Amino acid sequence: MGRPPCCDKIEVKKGPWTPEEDIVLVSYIQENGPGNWRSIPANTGLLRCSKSCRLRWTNYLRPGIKRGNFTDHEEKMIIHLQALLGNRWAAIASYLPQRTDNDIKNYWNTHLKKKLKKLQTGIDGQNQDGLSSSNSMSKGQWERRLQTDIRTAKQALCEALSLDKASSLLDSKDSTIGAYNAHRTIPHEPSSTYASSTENISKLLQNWMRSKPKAAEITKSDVTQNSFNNLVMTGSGSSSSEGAVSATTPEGFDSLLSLNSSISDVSQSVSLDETANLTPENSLFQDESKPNMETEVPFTLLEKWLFEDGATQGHEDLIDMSLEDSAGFF
DNA sequence: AAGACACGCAACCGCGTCCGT
DNA sequence: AACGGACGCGGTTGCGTGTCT
Repeated sequence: MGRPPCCDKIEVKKGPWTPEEDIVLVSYIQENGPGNWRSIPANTGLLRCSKSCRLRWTNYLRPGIKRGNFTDHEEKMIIHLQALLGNRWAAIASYLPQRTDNDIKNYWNTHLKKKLKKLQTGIDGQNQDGLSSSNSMSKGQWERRLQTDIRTAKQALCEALSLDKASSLLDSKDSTIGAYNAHRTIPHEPSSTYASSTENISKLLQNWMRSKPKAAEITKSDVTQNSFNNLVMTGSGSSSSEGAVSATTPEGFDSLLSLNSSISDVSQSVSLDETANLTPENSLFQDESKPNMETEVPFTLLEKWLFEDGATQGHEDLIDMSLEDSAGFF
């Protein structure tokens, strides 16, 4: 009856992942593709639960993850989407494909919640000071702030649409290398602590690979250094000598991790199709890790659905707000 | 300088749903 | 159809790091 057990829960390692484990996991997924998480611990010798492998991959190792600070636009998108969707982080993350649901959840819990609370208490304080004696006034102010947020988000969405079209033209010429190189020319955003942790891992990997040039030997599987390098080359294509240079160096891994940071800096907005089409490999990974139902929906329809959904699910504040001058939004 | 405290990120846990047998 | 494991998701926690006293 049913499937065999997921993994032997005896001797399952917990806690932070080591660079060695990361390499083993990445190499295996590069060779076998994501999914079938149950088989990973058995086939790689990793003493990790399949859940842990999936989590590590989707939240940290998967290509296309943007590291670093959230932009104002992303922040507004999250606030907007959270108001409409609630704490459905996976759904929200599907609109910010370069961010993981875990990242968004953390950002909400650590930053945005406080920010909104502060904003709310600030308004309340003003009420107490008599600056706004009636609830309707405070609500009006609150609404106005939200309207501004939504208007900004709407504007960014429109920009994203136009960018998307532009990038489609670009992609049509060279759907992989061209788009990749075009994005690569844009300088990175200032590194944050989050990004620096990625760099630290990269450095760790670098040191590790120097001390243990034959990474494959430490694993029980047939994981090879070449396979790791091939993964690093993802997006550059096997014929790209430039990619090959970076791939043979540990910096290549860094570029893998930071690749999408560059990409997102260009678009500054959600452009799902663009992201999904960056490379066939990335597309594969995106398909695997996130439901792509939303990615196939044009944003105009998306927004319509969002507001209709919000209206039917009783986000009253937002509805009131959007009703006030929703015509102006769209 | 050092201890206390606050913060933020990565990872774990538990639950609901999906799906294979 | 029923059972039970895999998977995905949201909530929570642990720990490293930065800041304050």
